[in-house]
Amino acid sequence: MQTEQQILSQLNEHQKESVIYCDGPQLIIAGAGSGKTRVLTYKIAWLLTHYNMKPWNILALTFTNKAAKEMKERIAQLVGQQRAQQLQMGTFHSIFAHILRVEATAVGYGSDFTIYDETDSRSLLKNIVKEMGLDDSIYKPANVHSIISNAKNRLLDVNQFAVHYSNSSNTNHDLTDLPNIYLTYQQRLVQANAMDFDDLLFNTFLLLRDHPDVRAKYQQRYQYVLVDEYQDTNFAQLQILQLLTEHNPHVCVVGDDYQSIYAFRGANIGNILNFNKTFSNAKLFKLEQNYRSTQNIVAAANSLMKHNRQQIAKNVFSRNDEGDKVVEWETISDKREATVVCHEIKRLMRAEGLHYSDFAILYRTNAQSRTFEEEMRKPEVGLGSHYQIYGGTSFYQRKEIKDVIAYFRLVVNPSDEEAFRRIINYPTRGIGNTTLQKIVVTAQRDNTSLWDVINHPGEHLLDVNKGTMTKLSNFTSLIDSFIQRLHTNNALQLAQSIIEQSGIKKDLAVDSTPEGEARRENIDSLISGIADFVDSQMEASLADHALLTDYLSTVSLLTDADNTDDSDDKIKLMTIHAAKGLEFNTVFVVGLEKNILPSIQAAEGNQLEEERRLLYVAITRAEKHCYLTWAHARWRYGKMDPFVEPSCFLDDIDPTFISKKSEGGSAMSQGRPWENDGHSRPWSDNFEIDQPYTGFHAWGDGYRKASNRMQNSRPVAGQFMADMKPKITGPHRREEAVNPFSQRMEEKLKSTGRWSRVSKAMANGGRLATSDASASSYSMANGQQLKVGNVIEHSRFGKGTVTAMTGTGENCKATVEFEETGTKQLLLKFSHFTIVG
DNA sequence: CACGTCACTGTTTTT
DNA sequence: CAGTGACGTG
Repeated sequence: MQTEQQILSQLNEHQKESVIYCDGPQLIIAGAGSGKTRVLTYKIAWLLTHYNMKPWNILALTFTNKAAKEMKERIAQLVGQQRAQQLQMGTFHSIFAHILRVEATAVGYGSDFTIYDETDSRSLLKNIVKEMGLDDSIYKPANVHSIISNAKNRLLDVNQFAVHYSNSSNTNHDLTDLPNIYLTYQQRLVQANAMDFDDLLFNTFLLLRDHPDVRAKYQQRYQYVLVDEYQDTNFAQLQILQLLTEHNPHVCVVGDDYQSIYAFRGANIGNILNFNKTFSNAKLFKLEQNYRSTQNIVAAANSLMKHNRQQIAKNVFSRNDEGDKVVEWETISDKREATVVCHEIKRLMRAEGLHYSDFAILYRTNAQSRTFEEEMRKPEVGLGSHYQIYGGTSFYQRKEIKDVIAYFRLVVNPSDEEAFRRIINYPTRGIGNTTLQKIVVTAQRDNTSLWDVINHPGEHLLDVNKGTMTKLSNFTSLIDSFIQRLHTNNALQLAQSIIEQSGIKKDLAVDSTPEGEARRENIDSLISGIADFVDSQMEASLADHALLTDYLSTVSLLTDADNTDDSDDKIKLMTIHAAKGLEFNTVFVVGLEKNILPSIQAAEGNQLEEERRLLYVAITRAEKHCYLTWAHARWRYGKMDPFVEPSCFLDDIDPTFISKKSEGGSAMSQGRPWENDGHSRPWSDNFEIDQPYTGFHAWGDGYRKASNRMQNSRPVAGQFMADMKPKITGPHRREEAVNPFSQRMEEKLKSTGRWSRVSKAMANGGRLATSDASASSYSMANGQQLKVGNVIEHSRFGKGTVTAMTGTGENCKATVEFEETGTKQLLLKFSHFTIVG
């Protein structure tokens, strides 16, 4: 807990002004590394302490769950756990989903609506296109969805879209049926009691616009509204923000137009550029001092941005050391690029005593991670257990996980069409495509859900033979038996029953391949995740309130990024998008090539400017060292492209701040190196080679074979880290070393057998054994040795003294008086704590 | 209806 | 290359 004066003393003048000003709409332009998160968290602390606001009256909207979680933790350090916990803080999507569950009937939904993810939306669209007799190679589901998504982000309903679409001069006339598809898509969503991501915004807008009583309620609740990453908001989000604050001047938005990298998803940079017009009497604040990076890095990044037209004038500067120049490194091939990067990492570790976690490799597309993964896993490189890939195939995208979740979805919301389709014949139960089509046709004729048809086949005159009918009725009674238990069993019990009784467990058990093993472990990880969810719900509310419904509504909006932990000492590999908000001692931005960065899709105009901002974000993640690498030859789409050109952005950066390196030295500039005879080692004088020279057939047969070998030995599930903690960002990185939260998190990781199991299985995709020396586990059984009088440190409630113990075994409960948060009952089976006295 | 084989196609970023 | 869909066979 800190006093007002302590809070203010940790801020510079501009930060302080931004924190203290609470008299009206406020836009804070916060340059990279300028302490944006610090200002937001301190401002919220200020509202709580100086103005005595109730935490539940403060709404703070972020772009990612991760950012919300991190901010909550940092606020907790300032004002205590309890108040931080009660803040209304989360992503637009999660906060609005929550509101919509409460107000569901007002927008024509049931409160157990499913949230369709991208895959569900595309799959539904694909079905619709087929049903309408259209060609899905013209109406590509992904493309159609992005058009509909854009329309929804601009709050165009079907009718408005149709008008808009027919009037639009640049209409692609091949796609005249788009309005019809949108119409059907929307009808089917409603029929399935499902919303897609965009509906969460659209329906919230409609709810607030059309229901004055509801609007008044939330206007009253949210007395101060703060928005992070404002440059990434879209039209719909702005409209909602305006509705929520129409009578309320207490709006604070923070952003950086330089870091707007989500226009492709509808983000409107105009929101930040026009803030002062949208909100009258708005006041502008600028944070321009970068505390993160060296002067050279900041200057290089600034010089790049001079080439963008659309921007708010600003002068980002650093008073840190001048530092090294940004290194531009030209390599012969993508494989060599990976080699160079790994070498450089090892060299810097030796030279400067850096840790693995000081490094990040950032790329434009997820596919680029592969070359680096393969390089690091070579025995002679020896980095196989020291890296961690973010993103890629998310845990929740894995087939086996989606299958299980589909069961959950159907049980919670039987109308869910996509879930139904996914599991009606998984595990195989003899209900094939023919039967499914009959069900679909019947459902459409009778204007009802697929579930309703098989649940009441007689009423709907479903025409299938007797054997099939038996199979269907077995399926419905199975699902029904789960539905019966929905409100009596907790999420964990029900989930386990579903996995067993559905036959999923058995189906996976017979698979003795390593892939099957990995799938089983993924399922175990999911179960562990549910156990942990139940645990946190029980601790938080002490009610029997951890139902499958609750789990599902949380999990639908989770992404793998929300569960990744940076506290491990690992080299981080991720897309530039995923790196936003993070910082690293040393950053390698790789693949700086034409058609990669900038992407082939974004060759000109606004899109090119966005790509340039993307590079800006990447460079400004670096504190001390920044490398920009590119390769002359790249293996892509199963083919070698030997004529790669460097990115045009490399020429945009002022050469004063760059030092150029090239693998081939002068040989490179004299001609294409692959035109050499293949027996020289043109790059050898630049650094030592620690692998056998393979010559230029590197992109001939040998290359391909090597690549296949790697492919076969790759972990099936890829890499995924469970429940990890975001890195604390902010100007003063040093505070991280003593950040109590990091320590607490580590304790948490070590304190439960469950955690190490989860993180290990997920991190390794079930197969790849990494070095995991730290996991000294403290199992829950030990927790039962707890005695009255013990002092414990709880992962959420802090320090407290045990005053009573009840129950035995599974049901062993402790009554604990926490210093900060009062008396709680802990079910030991589920609690995370360590005994400290 | 299940399963295996084969050809095709598409690859940006993500709440 | 990898994931998907079409098609043929058991």
